[in-house]
Amino acid sequence: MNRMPESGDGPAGLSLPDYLPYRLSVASNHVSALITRAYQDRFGISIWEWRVVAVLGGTQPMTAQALVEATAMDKVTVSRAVRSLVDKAYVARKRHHSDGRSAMVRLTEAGRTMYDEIVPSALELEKTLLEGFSVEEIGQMMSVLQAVEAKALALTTQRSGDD
Amino acid sequence: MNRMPESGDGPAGLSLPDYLPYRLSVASNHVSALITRAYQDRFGISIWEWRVVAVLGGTQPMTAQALVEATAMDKVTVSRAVRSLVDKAYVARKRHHSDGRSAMVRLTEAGRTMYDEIVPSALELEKTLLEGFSVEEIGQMMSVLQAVEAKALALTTQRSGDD
DNA sequence: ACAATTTAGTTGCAAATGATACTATTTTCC
DNA sequence: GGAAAATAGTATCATTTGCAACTAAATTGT
Repeated sequence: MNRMPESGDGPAGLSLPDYLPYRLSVASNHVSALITRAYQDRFGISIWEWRVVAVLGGTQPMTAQALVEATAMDKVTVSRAVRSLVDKAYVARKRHHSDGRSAMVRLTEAGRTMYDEIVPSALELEKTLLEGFSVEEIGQMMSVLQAVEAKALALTTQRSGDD
Repeated sequence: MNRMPESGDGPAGLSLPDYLPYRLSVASNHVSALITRAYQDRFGISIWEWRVVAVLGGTQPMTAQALVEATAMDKVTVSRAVRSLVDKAYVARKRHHSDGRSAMVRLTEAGRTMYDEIVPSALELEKTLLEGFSVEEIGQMMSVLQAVEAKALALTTQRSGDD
């Protein structure tokens, strides 16, 4: 009877800690938890609301649809985030001049102020997380990340494209 | 009235696509979605059940507590995953010989067979995702990932350790 | 030895999330 | 010009997730 970790036969050799999807998931969860708490505590917004604000901070009036594309969130999530931000008076909606279905979303004064406050700390946080690595290493890691993401997406849509 | 993306003043300059937490979250979600679907379709297990199986495949009888540590899942999630796997007859529980509170969890025959089937495809999938990058690049990325994860965790527990 | 605390694991409940259905417009194309 | 299809956004419902409370067993301290 063999009780050793790897019993010789079989495929064996999948070390969870070294398995990319695992590492990715755990890292993402920890980072998200950290951010969620930081933004929740200081500004009372969720990570999704933050994403919407972050995009609007850069490109002013935008439709919800454009936000969907810019944030990689689905339209239901964007809808909820925008509504919540409107309730908190951080953003305002205005009818689209030519398309009655959609509305233009923009930051209010308060929203812009919040954005201006939150951005430096967001960048600070990112810097802290990446402390100790060179710009090249970071750049490299980002591009691997992006490639993995793109490949995963392609594989997913490929398979689901059967219908 | 200035309608340009960056209006000169203010902090400006947070590009969501280049922001690590964002990239990480999106990448993780896409990869998880892909994996979830693959394992669900082929073996009828969730990603959490898969993690438990992956660990048990390497280190045989284990308590739920040990699984919590090995999988980075919380105890409720582990409990649910194990129960579900027991229902599907992939794992079995046996009373711990000396501690009446905990049980030893191990793969059944069917569980081991499943593991042996799933591991190659899991590795294959990982390889596909990382296609085009060198071993060095991948190793580098994994270590950045791990460092970020550790730092995020440290920051989180630091703040919550106030109680 | 036994009361008080800690630990393992489960259960139950509330909030978050995601898929689908739905309403209101707008576009397409005959 | 108007019926059919598409699109923007919201609402509804089922599932997932996470927290806190709980049970049972073990450990600690006196």
